[in-house]
Amino acid sequence: MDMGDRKDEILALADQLVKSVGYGAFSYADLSEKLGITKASIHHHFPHKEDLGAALCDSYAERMKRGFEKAEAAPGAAWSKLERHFEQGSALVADHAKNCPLAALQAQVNTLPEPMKERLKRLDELELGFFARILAAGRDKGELSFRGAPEAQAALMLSAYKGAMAFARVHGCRFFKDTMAQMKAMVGT
Amino acid sequence: MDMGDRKDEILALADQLVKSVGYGAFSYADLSEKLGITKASIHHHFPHKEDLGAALCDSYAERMKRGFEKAEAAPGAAWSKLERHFEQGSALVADHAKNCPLAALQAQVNTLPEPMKERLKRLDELELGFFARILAAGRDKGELSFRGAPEAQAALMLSAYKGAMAFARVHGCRFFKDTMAQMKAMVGT
DNA sequence: GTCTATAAATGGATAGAC
DNA sequence: GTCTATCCATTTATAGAC
Repeated sequence: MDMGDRKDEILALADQLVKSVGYGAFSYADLSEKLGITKASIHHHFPHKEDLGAALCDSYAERMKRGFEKAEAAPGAAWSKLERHFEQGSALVADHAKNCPLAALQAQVNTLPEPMKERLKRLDELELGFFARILAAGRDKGELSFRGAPEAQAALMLSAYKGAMAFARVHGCRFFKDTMAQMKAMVGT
Repeated sequence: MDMGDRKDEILALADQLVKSVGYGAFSYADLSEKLGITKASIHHHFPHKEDLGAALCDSYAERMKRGFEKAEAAPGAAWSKLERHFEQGSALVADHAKNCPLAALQAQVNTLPEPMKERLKRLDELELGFFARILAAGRDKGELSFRGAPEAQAALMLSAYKGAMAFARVHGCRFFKDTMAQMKAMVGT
């Protein structure tokens, strides 16, 4: 029943807002109202918005590392691991047309402070590496079929995944499901 | 030596800014400085920012319709038509990490005024329809190979295309070229 | 750690002269 | 069609009391 650190509460809300409207479009006033504390209090925890953004990226990094380690250690077919990843996207779009936070940051990369750009690049690399490893192992076991390097296939599949989410925010969940089904047919399972 | 309509000048600059930072992140002050006229003058042409955004969408619609008609009427293989489309993305990323304007608007859809959301949806449909028709014709002629409905394949390929651009803004042009090469291998040409 | 109060800058927008 | 001048709300941020 612990409400957790204030800092974590702020980060959790910022996470929701990034997924909903992106980094540039939420303010300390938004956080203040929804948390029931003043803007000044939030500045106490994160003096500059950039500090909040960087901390948020760091929290994404930790969460992703844990999630990927767990997924790779677990038993199960390669495709089912990728599918579990894709289900997160499905849930985001279904939840008031939210977006993948990394995709949201990519879209605003030209307005992001430098420390966030660097972090974003590493976050993308984490996700791309995870996919490449799953794909390589899946092809080795004959579970998946694709041409070229696993890294290239990872880039293609993640690009399609994020792109499909972006479309689905405008055109509805159905778009995401149909497009991911088409991707599944492509990878040959 | 005609400087063209002021209105068109404003729209052309707004287009550049949307591709660079998105709709929410540029201001009348940005336009004012770069055009050398005051904010009030811009408000004369577009009273509300929303009017400017909607007019910009309308200009996209016209440009796209003309481009698609021309591409479909022209001779040449299906893949080469798609490839010409993809080259626009390549040029955007190479030009200071610009983004596809439709993708930029998709990313900010939850902050867009309603008239822009509706227009965005129709713009996406224009592009999806174009791709679906090219793909259907290409498969009929045996130039392209894919499973399922042309509409589903169009959604997949455009999702991958837009997603690859978004990644490339962070990771460099190379990412885009490699990912599109992987897509070409996938569609079997 | 949270508050009140406030500052300085910016963003969208309008009135009215030229 | 463009300008000056101005308005009001918002955003980021700080100082200092409790």
